Amino acid sequence: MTTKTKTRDRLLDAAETLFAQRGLEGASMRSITTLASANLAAVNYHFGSKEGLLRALLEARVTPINEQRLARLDRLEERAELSVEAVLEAFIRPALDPDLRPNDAFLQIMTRIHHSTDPVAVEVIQQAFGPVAERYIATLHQLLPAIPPAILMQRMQFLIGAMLHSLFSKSATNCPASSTFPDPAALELDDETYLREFVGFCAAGLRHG
Amino acid sequence: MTTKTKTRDRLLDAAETLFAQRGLEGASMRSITTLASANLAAVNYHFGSKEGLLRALLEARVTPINEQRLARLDRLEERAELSVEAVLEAFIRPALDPDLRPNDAFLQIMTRIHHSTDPVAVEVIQQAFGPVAERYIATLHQLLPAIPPAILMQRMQFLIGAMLHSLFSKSATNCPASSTFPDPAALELDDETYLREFVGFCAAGLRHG
DNA sequence: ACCCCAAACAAACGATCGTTTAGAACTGGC
DNA sequence: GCCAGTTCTAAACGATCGTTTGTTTGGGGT
Repeated sequence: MTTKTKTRDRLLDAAETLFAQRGLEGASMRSITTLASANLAAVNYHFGSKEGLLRALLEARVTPINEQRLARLDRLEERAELSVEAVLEAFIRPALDPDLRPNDAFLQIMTRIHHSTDPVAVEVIQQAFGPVAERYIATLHQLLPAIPPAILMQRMQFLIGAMLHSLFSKSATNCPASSTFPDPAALELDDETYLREFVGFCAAGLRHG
Repeated sequence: MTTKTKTRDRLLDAAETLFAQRGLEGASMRSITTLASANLAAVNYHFGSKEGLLRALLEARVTPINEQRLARLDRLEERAELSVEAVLEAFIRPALDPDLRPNDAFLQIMTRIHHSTDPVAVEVIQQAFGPVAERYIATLHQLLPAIPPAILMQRMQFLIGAMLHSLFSKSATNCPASSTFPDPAALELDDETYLREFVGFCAAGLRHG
């Protein structure tokens, strides 16, 4: 028999795949449990409800990424190596770490969650990203003291949007985001090139003017 | 009786509101027709299906915006007033035009559509934005000849993401996007300030390095 | 051997979904 | 006034949704 994984973990993996593929409401319990080779009632048993499944999935995937974001920022501050570029790299690199990102389906979920109005999504994201965003904004505010807080906030919105959309486009092949461009294949840059571009774009945008 | 609008238009307005509020699958035919004070079968009569309703809504709202985007770019080229900033303004301003944007619910739909995998959404967006994106990329390529096409493409992804996310956050109040920040109220900038910030951020990001 | 409890199962629940149907109400043209 | 054609309506259709129920399985602990 192949390495027998727990049903709970198989359900999380299946949910990750299908939530990304068909959306939170488009992925039915039956499709998820079937893909996980589990019984229909398994989700309700392990997670209480479909909402509980989403909650557990977000928690399991987001927490390690945000922990590393804070850890990297801590390390930068300890070594006094703070710069806009270094801070941006500390923010984006955990999202590209293959150890923290089992498959890139989760990046699609993250993007959609950020643009949903589902109360569960709002609560989970707020809880998970609130402290991280606060830390990073405070640090960037120190690095860019000439920029008024309200303006910096607005530029952070641009940064978050650029990150979400580009990560989404990197992972999703057949989507409107990538199909608006004549040659999507031209976007197949490796992770390091992508990271350098993202840091350069946002650093220039953050401190312009 | 109040200014009697056609059922067809009331259905489009109701769909716009509810698609933005609850998502494409979360907004049911019954909720849409009820809000529009129409019969349940009215959508199928006027648009054939729920998919036809979405298609008609996107067409009705996107077409004028993209037409003005192209018209503004034409005018810039005629007057030989091309610059990165001017091109970016021509791209973003139609999305803020109150005449073209009856209510900002549509901006939320646009963002979600861009990050969905619904075949209908992919097709419609591709059809509507393809030519516009091609024109703008070609123009920006002329203005920034030193930047390799693949890099420019990647930076355009950042730009599109920044636009979608910031417009979404401007229009949506209770969403994860705006709640990740400690003080969302600080983001209440007027349209002109917002436009200047967007143009400045993306122009600096596009030509950095 | 026994018991026990977490785990997995088949089956059914009520609710809601998008769509279809057949007929009523209304419209302008003659 | 009357008739075509458009528009609206009430009612029902089958399908699928998330959840619940009651039961059976499987493996440690005593």
